Amino acid sequence: MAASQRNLTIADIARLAGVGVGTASRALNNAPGVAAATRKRVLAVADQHAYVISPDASGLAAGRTGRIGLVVPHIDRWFFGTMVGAIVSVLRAAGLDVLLYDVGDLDDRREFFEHLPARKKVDAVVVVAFPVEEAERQRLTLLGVHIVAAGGQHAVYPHACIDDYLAGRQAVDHLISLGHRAIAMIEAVDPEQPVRPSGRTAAYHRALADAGIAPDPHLVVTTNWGGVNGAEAMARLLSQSRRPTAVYAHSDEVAAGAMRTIRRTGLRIPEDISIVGIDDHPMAELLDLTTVHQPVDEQGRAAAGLVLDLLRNDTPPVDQAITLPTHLVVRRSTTSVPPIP
Amino acid sequence: MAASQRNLTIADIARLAGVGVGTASRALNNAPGVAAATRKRVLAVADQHAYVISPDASGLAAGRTGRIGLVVPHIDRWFFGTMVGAIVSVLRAAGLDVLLYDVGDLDDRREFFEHLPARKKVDAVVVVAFPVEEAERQRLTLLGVHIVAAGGQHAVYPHACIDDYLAGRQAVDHLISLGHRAIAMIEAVDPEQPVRPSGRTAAYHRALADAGIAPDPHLVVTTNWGGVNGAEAMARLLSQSRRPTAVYAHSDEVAAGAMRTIRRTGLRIPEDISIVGIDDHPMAELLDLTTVHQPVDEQGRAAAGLVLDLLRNDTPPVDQAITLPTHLVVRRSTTSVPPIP
DNA sequence: CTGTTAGCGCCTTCAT
DNA sequence: ATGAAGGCGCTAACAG
Repeated sequence: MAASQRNLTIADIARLAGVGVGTASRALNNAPGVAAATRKRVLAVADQHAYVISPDASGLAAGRTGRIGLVVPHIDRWFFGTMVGAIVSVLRAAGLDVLLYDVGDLDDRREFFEHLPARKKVDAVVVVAFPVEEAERQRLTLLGVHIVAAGGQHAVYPHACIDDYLAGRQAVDHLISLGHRAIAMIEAVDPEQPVRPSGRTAAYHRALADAGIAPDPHLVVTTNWGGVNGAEAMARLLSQSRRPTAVYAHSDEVAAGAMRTIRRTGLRIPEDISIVGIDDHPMAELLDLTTVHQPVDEQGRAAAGLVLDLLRNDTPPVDQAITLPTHLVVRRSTTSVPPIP
Repeated sequence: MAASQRNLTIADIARLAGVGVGTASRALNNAPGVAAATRKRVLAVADQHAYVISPDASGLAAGRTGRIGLVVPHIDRWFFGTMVGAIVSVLRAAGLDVLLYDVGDLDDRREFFEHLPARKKVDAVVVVAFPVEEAERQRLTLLGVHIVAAGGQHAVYPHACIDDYLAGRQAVDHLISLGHRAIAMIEAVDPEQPVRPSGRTAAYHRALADAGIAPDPHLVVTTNWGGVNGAEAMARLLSQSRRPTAVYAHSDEVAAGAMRTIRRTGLRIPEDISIVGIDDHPMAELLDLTTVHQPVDEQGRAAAGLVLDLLRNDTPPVDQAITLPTHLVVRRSTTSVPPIP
């Protein structure tokens, strides 16, 4: 049932249609220079036999692969999955296939950059939502193809992303504008990725400074990404002498975990403690979590668009650096600072 | 910077190493029949020039692609993303590449099965977590490659999945064992997919019947997948005369939405209403939601394993139908039926 | 417009 | 163990 008679080749189709392979090729590829009648005949024979061109052979001869490599960590997380979905959608519509490479953990990542499994397999690659290190960047040049970044700050590549600093400011400034001064931050890092200066962290410090609020190191905790870790981090925060009246979490997942801890401690949200996240994860709506919305789909589509531009013209597109806006979404997890008892 | 001198071919490497193309090929492919010294020399030249075999040319000549097609809806959702991640991980380790096809919405899906973009591009395909219809199954035959299903009931293909009926029973039986009799069900369907009889639904009806509980149509509501829809469905449930003491939701996301509605209504979980979901989504832990755990990673890995088996031996593997066990995870969203006031 | 003919880069007998 | 040659399926450049 699997293997049947040998697959037909373009030569067979040509013969069956009574034309030369060249003409058959042109007809099948919708290339110019074929009489309408001839083309019609060829096409008829082709789909009569359910024949399709072999993309590999075609690509080999034409010098392209018709594939784009997607390098992404943590495909199982909302942010990355959404990004990938958007990119795939645009690329697919353009007739391009997507080769997926997961660099979720350190080993995968090292493996990828060391062996570059995508070599000679793609016409371009998109690094999705993670910062590429200098050494890695050098390896990537070996691919000899265009590279664009989706959802991450990468001065070195054409990219589409948000401004993490601004997003952070929108979150923290919101808390400040509500009168909060004892504002804590749960800083989230990815244990599987190299540490980098985060715009979301910088936003916190500068926002406080701009508001004339003295920084309090005790109000800043760092934890690994994820809800459970957020919960643990919040517990650390609450175990200290000075209790914050508001919490700024680097992401909604982390915020979700923090919310659980807050409630289990017997405190109310937002009456006792306000909390704000970043991302506008679908879960945020269910949790009534105030957050900063970032357009993930748009970032993905924009990045895919860059790929198409790069492939079309060999000249770089005009907008190589696309920064999409974020905005605050106020729900029920934040309120004015409670009166001091 | 992108295009440099022509890429080296295996002929170049052969010449540089002072051997014939045949020998170079064998050496590069780790094929037998090459003197250790010779092989070493070829390999040296190769990586000295950062040369790698062209997979496309190689595949063309050898008659394989080295790629596996993944057909998956909703890559942005936890369940699907996790499944894909697990599959990719196993396949990658086996040196296989993954071509990703998203069939999230009806259009994509029709498009996929109509044009079969994966034709002549893959050695096998994995349909991830969605039921293939008969007509689609017929189209898939045209691919002429092995097909396996990951996470879905498919008698027709080798597959790895859970037993939805049993999972449902574990959830509903749990509620029944706690003394609940007014048990509601929020049935979730995917508006983008054809409706099918669901094991999770069957479980509900039979569990009640087995417990001698009279079915009450008012206690069953159907909604589209997703948290917000779950919230809306719960609202419908609460707007009726007979209020359930427990709710069985088809998935954790739906349950999460329902929980919000319950709380907003002023009712407490689990004191006033117990609720149980299915999946053990990471969010469930943060919500203290009792649920039925299903091993998504394992399903993905098992499915990928089937692919490898199928590719290796052409004889079907022994276990073509792998069913992984699920288990109840009791948290704080369920408790004994409240005393009737 | 159409047929013919080189490759594209590699694998695989077949001799040696 | 190794070299030579044909072919994988298709495109592109060239004559008509």
